[in-house]
Amino acid sequence: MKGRDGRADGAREPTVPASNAGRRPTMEDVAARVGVSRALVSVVFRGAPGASARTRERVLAAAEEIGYRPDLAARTLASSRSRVLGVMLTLHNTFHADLVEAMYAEAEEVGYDLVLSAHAPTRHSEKAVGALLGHRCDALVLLGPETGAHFLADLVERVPVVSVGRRFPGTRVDTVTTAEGPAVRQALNHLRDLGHRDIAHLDGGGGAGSDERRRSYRDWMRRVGLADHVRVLPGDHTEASGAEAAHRLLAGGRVPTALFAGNDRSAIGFLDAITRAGVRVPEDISLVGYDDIPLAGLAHIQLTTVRQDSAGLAREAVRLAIERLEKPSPAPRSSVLEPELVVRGTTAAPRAGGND
Amino acid sequence: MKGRDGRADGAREPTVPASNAGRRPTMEDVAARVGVSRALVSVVFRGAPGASARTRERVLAAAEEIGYRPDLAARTLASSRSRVLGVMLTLHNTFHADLVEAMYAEAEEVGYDLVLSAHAPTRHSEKAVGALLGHRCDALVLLGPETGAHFLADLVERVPVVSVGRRFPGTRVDTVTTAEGPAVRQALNHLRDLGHRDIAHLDGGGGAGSDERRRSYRDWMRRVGLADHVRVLPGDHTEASGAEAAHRLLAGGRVPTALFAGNDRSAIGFLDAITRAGVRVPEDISLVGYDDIPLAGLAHIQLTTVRQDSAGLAREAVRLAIERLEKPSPAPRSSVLEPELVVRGTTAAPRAGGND
DNA sequence: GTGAAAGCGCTAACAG
DNA sequence: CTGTTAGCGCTTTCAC
Repeated sequence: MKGRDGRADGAREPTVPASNAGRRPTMEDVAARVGVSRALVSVVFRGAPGASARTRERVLAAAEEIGYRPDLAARTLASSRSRVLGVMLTLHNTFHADLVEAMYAEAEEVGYDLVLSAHAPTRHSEKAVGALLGHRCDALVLLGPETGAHFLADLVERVPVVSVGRRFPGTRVDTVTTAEGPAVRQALNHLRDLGHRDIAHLDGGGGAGSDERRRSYRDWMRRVGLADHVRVLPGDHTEASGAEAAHRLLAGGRVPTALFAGNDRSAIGFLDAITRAGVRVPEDISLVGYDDIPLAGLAHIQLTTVRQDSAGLAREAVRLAIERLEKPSPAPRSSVLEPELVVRGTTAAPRAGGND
Repeated sequence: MKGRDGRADGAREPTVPASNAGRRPTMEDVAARVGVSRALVSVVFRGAPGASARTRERVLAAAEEIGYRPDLAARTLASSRSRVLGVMLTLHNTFHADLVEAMYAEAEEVGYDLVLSAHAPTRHSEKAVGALLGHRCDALVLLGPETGAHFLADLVERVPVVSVGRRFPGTRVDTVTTAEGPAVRQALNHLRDLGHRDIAHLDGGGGAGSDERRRSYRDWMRRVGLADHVRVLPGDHTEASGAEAAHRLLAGGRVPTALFAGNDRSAIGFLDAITRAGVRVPEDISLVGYDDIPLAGLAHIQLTTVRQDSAGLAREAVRLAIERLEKPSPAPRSSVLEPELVVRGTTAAPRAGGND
């Protein structure tokens, strides 16, 4: 009575009668149990009008009892709309984790489900997107996509696409981004207010938003008369690149009094490496990140950073996707959210004798 | 000619003839293009025998041209098997990210696809699992599930379930874990070999593997005659709990010469907090983590840790799931993988005058 | 509120 | 290798 499921010990599993074991309950089963038609059950589960409150209750209760869940595959096949949003993300990016969590809440509110597909070094975006397409998602939300504009331009002909964090001018891709210009300016103004002039930028390479951040940095430096202090250190959006930049900076001799990093991951890599090399932050060098990932707020990291409104980005991404589904508009839309500088412990007045 | 899709500018989109815009290509379309039957196309896409190599090529080529992908919903509905594995993970856990990446590769090899569903503070495991069920996954792989054994016992009656990192004795859930006992002993032996006696353990709370690690720590301490040094600091598997533990330790006055943390996240939180408080690692205190997450190997974190074989865990998880699908065996199986101590920079001989 | 009927895109089994 | 025939579980439409 241990290997196979004993009929006798039914006390523990009211939801799965042994007789049904193996077969997934269908709408038919629910209908039979309540004594109504299958069509009515369908109405109830779609939330469509045409069933009394009492019927709804009874149907839902019966479904619960026998452990029925609507079969997405069947529903999708029949309705041509799956009510599923496909999300492509980078698993190692905890900012994406924040975004997705918020999107779950947002999507649920409008009756949508999310399916996640990861982009990774061993799994190209094309493959991740392909999987989403196979699942017949109604629309795609791509987080910081690093695909070519060409690929996206083709993709968006087949399914609504919204890109978070990266713009694709010239395509019909909807985008939701943080206002990069203001974000960068807030960070740099903060440093200048503290007295910094020798401010370097740790580049984000091919990462989402990098181009805009780099450009905004250069513009700002020129505008405030610090053109000769412009220094862009090569990097990308990983911790390793931050640590490497610290090394190179130390080896090169000329250390700026402040560094504006392309994102929090690289900032944290930099912070760690430079600290262990004996350079104090913020006493010897100030550091500003970008994103405000969970790690940044840790009691003793306390990274000053530009916070992206992840909840807002998530909300807008879902909203844009759904809206385009409901009433397709020809022109691409974009939603831009305001950033917020979060001043914590990695920024302070420049050290005496900085390279001014 | 900019809003709606101009028929004329077809040069850029050979894959999506304007005439078909909006409609997703079907098997029928592919068949018609090649001049074969729909059934043959099906054979080709299932990799079933019955089509010549040349036909396969032509079919695949035609599919590529018109941008055809098999519709998972339809396939699932028709075949009762979806060839999709559902994976529940915690998005903020980068160890899970490693696991999932490896699982993608593993699953692809055996012709399976993965669908991801996240467990998060605002999204209970039950909901995450429910979504997976709705997608009709053939089997479920749960990463470090924190669900009740009761829930899982019910779940496994409906679908094959494999749990990674946590055992569920008494249920039919298959499990794949790291050999916790040996792992803990390797870490502690290393510390003892360095000369440590005052070794504390930062607990993992409700996290996967915590019970075994705590127990193994206690056992080992007793066995080597350090019973009176046993100290378990409360915590969980987050960075914040590590930082908090550092605070309490400092406030408490009696700082051990070494700390064995429940996982890397808490170890890194601890490392950061204690370092900034002026305590040097490893000169003043040695630190060992658990998992070997990507951050641990960062040039300047260099956390000594017990490496879990993420690729191996992933491989076994997929293998167990698939095997149970092919030939259901009544008894639950479990696969235990060997850990590997990775000695990096956070461990050294104890400071002079440690609380011996 | 009900029941019947058609069909979503595919698989599976079979006779040719 | 081809073509046919049934469904898979649901939505949708329509008359009742």
